[in-house]
Amino acid sequence: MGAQPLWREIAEDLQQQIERGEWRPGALLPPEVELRARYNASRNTVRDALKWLSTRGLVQSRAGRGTFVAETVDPFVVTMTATGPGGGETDPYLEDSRLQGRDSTLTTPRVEIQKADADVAAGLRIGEGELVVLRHQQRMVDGRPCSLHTTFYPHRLVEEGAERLRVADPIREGVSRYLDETLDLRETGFRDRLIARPPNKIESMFFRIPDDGSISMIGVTRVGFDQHGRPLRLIVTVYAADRNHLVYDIGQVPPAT
Amino acid sequence: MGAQPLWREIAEDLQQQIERGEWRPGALLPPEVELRARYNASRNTVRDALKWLSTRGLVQSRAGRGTFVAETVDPFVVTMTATGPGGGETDPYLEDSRLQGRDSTLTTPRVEIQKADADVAAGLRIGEGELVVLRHQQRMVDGRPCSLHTTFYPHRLVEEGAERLRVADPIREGVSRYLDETLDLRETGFRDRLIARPPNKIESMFFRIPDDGSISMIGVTRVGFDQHGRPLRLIVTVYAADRNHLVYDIGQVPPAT
DNA sequence: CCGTATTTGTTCGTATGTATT
DNA sequence: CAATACATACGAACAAATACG
Repeated sequence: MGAQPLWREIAEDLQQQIERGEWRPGALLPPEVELRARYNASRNTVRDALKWLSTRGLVQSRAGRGTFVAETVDPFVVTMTATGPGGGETDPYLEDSRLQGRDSTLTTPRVEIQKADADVAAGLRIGEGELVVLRHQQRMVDGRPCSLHTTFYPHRLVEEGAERLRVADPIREGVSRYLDETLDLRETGFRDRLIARPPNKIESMFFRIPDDGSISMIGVTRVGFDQHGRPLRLIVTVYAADRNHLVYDIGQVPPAT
Repeated sequence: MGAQPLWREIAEDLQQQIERGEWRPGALLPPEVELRARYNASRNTVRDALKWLSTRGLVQSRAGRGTFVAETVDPFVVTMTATGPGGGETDPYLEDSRLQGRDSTLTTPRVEIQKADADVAAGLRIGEGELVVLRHQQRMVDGRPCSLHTTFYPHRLVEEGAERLRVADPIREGVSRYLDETLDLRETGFRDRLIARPPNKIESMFFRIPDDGSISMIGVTRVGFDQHGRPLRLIVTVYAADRNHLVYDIGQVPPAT
């Protein structure tokens, strides 16, 4: 076997001990000097091992305190195909959170008007540089930041009468209903495109996760289409992968147990 | 300003240069000794910077060769809601690959019979330890390993007549059609549950990605239900996040441009 | 095929800084 | 203030992989 570097041996030994539950999540690992003695390696080699565990999300080190076994978060299950009355800003995940006994809150939207960049323009099928209304929101579950939402509406919707879109007040009855009542536009379908990638600096700060890429982001780009097959809005959502599971129910699906 | 470690300064400087395109993807970065001179830092500090870039997937180092700017892979777009004739092993993504001008192949299934562990039993709503038929398959796109599939069928389906499930031959007409014709069971809905996580050792080897967690896996657990609302099969798929985008079309969605 | 130069990988040592208790 | 523990940064030596003549 062997031929494996010492730091890797140490890392995998520690990994097995963690996975066997010899240390509970949140427990303090022995300090580096003690591991150095235990494995008969230099402190740098022990640190290489701990770093590897850290980038895989198994441990977390804090200066002056020690190295801890990572806490396992009970993931929040987000039903992406929820058909609530709103589907908008009155919290489409309220049902999810109620079922899971969680406390989910959406912040009041922060609203901007910008020119569409290439990606937004392509999604909404408008010209690059045309105006769009952005509505930013943040979701907290049990006090923990869980996801970041940005919805882009073509500014033409405002011009045609949906004035409240550019006001930084929650549209309590749901944006879908508001657009239906105001402009007779209904979101009759949507296309979600999912990717996973490392967090950027802003996301690391918002989600309070280490910026070593140990926890990745799930990015969902949703284009909603109206009854005429025209893009109605573009929702860009970023989920922290350690605390969210995404669920799609397609066709006839019995309720979850 | 400062208050930022030297290795991080170096890393972000290199990151900006990469993102500004001063090195093309695949290009060779200057060797560590040269960066050491350029930034007036020790080789270990330069290596810390390169390691940070590496775990974020921006560069890749190879012993004896050098450090390269990561190649950007043109992602394969997988339509998760495809309603092909098979929906099974005749390649549900054939349409996707044809549209994208890609060459997609599925390996011949490797078949096993096992006892259901807790997760599989819960998904299929059978007792833990009951027999299940596993069918493993691998997907390659343009010669690159793209996803790993394992489908679990309750062994009762075999006992009731679907004998071909336990034979390691592709079911060319599609498992869905086979089960319909044999047992009058149709998959009328499914529930997908998505997570993102670091690769394990096996996945690192199969997908040929570094095992530092720089590229994460997207795991999809699909439970398919028959017309009676009973779980028909459990499909566990692992996608390498750097080369796959997942798409869900819900409701009325115009064709992609 | 062999030997050499180049480049990254591993491992050690040491010193000092910073955060926490 | 002192003790503890991790973070940063330097230097050095050798191993392993690769490329090239």
